[in-house]
Amino acid sequence: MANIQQVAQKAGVSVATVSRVINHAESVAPKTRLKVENAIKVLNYEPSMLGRNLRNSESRLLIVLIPSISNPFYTEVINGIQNTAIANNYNILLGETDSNPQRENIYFNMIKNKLADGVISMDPAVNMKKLNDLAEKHPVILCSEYVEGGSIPYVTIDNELAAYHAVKHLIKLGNKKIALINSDEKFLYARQRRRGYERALREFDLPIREEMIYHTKQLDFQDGVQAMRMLLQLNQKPSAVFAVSDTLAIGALKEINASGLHVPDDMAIVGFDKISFSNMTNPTLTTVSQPMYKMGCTAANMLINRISGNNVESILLDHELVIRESTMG
Amino acid sequence: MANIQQVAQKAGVSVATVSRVINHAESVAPKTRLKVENAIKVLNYEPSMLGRNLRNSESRLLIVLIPSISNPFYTEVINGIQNTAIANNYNILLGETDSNPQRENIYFNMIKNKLADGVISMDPAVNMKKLNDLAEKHPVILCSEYVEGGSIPYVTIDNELAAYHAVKHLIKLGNKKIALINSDEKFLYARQRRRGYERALREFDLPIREEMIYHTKQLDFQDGVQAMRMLLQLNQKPSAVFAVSDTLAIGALKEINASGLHVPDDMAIVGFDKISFSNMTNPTLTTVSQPMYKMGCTAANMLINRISGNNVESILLDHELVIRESTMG
DNA sequence: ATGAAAGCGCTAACAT
DNA sequence: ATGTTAGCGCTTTCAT
Repeated sequence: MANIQQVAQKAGVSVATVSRVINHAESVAPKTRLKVENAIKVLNYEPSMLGRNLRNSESRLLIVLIPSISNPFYTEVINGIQNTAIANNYNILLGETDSNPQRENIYFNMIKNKLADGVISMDPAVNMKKLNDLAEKHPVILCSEYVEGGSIPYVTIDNELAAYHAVKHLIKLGNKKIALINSDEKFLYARQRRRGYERALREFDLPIREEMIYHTKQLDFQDGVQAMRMLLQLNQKPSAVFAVSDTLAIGALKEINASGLHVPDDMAIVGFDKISFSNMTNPTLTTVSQPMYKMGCTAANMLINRISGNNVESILLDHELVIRESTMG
Repeated sequence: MANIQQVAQKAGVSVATVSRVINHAESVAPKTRLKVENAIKVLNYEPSMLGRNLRNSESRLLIVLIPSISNPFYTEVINGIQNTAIANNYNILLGETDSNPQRENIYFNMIKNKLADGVISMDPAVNMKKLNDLAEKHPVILCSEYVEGGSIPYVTIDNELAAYHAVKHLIKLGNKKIALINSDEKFLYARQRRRGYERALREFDLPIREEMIYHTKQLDFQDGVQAMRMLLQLNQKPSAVFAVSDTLAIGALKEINASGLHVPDDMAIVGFDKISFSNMTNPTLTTVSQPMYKMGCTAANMLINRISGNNVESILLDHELVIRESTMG
């Protein structure tokens, strides 16, 4: 692999001139430029990012922290991040943490090491103390999951309002006993969605009953199956379920079907995220749509702005309740 | 951010000694080491990967090329790659090409630029000419999709045999008219799976009929829906379907359900990949299981071996037919 | 318009 | 055991 020296030699110019040509500087005589471009072609030269980055102390690499690549919610957001990044001449490094602190450290170090220019964290289980420390010296953006009153800019939706809308929809349908399949309430979004759930119940004078609220460990299908299995064993069975993730809702749906009950007649169900699979279930799933792609674009733009030294403000995006068969009796 | 110079100065030693300490060289006196470690802590020093990589001309970054992150098949493979990479002190850069040649170029250039040490391609639509050129000078491994008789090492399964097993299973169940939902046959795996399909039919003296074979543009759910819609309009409807991807099969299943037919009584169905969704459908999906995780680990190991200068052989992994409700009449 | 040279942060060969 | 120094490939300031 040729380097800039060899190109310079072959073209009969200095390395500075070659550098000017590859960086499209104006002040190069057309004839010189031609000579250089020729040498580049002949030698099949590609500038080394390593040398360039070291010199410029930037890598044009963005790290995206996610707990698991297997959740379709993240993949859609990532699409948005990726497209925006590429449009701005950045690339992304996907950091899957599995909520494992050691993995997390690897990626944090890449930032400190100047191997990446900034980070977008979508990991609800991220170590916030470390992330805050990092954010003191490096560009950091939170996406979807965030910290109330923290100093790191975020982009997210109004989780409480979204949950409120979902549950209100179920109430309007005549449901009095509505279960909540929530994830671990150590996560902010889980606490917020629960608040929205309770607010809707309270507004319509419905009782809030602890046994109607099930907490899952994770967001896998299997967790939804498990949750529904418990809820179906209740003396006072719910007539509707709100799950804080489509994956959970789909697992719940599976279990309801397996138990011989019918959705939505015996049990209505609402999910959250509008992952593409939510339209493939039988019946199709009513769900709260997050603007995943847009969220990704927004996060990437915020980060790139931050890297460029600008100040950025946190942003709340709109959600939308998508009514489908699982609540159409 | 402190650099190695400042650490050396603070510790009262040379930069070489600091370098030795951070690289765990043996030949450092315990007392000196302590001084250096102290200085590192005080200055909050992190070695710059940029400097180190430039010097060593390696990045310890592996590029993984996939057409789309949204297909769960890839995410499982990636998990395997990622874990193996990290265990060997590498990181992965996920390159989503959207089968777009320009995107592809970005990642190829990163290799040429020494910003990444090697590439695993899982993109069936990859530009093989370019990839071959790259492979002359850089470590490249093909995963899942490959080239017959090419010079690039690959890891995959026996697609023809797998398809043969799937279709034979449907025949044994008594099906005489079996449709094939295939993807574009410009892809090798599509041609191979078709061959397996035909081989099974021929073996049992069943006719191969063109109208029973539908080709989709992509592998999305919606493509499966579309395919099934066409097949259900046939004069001679099939009594079973083999789809070359679970996503297609799930779309097909959706359409069958929507049309009022019953799976598996009216129509049996077999998918391919065993993505996690395939167990959440109603009925659950019979499918050919690829060892996705293992395939990822294998690919990563092959690539790392290649980077280390070793020769590697191509590998065929085993598949398995997972029989579930969609073929249990 | 072009060139010479310094220097980004690090490692390793060589010297002591 | 430790220090000195060249150099990885590039960009950019300062001369000319």
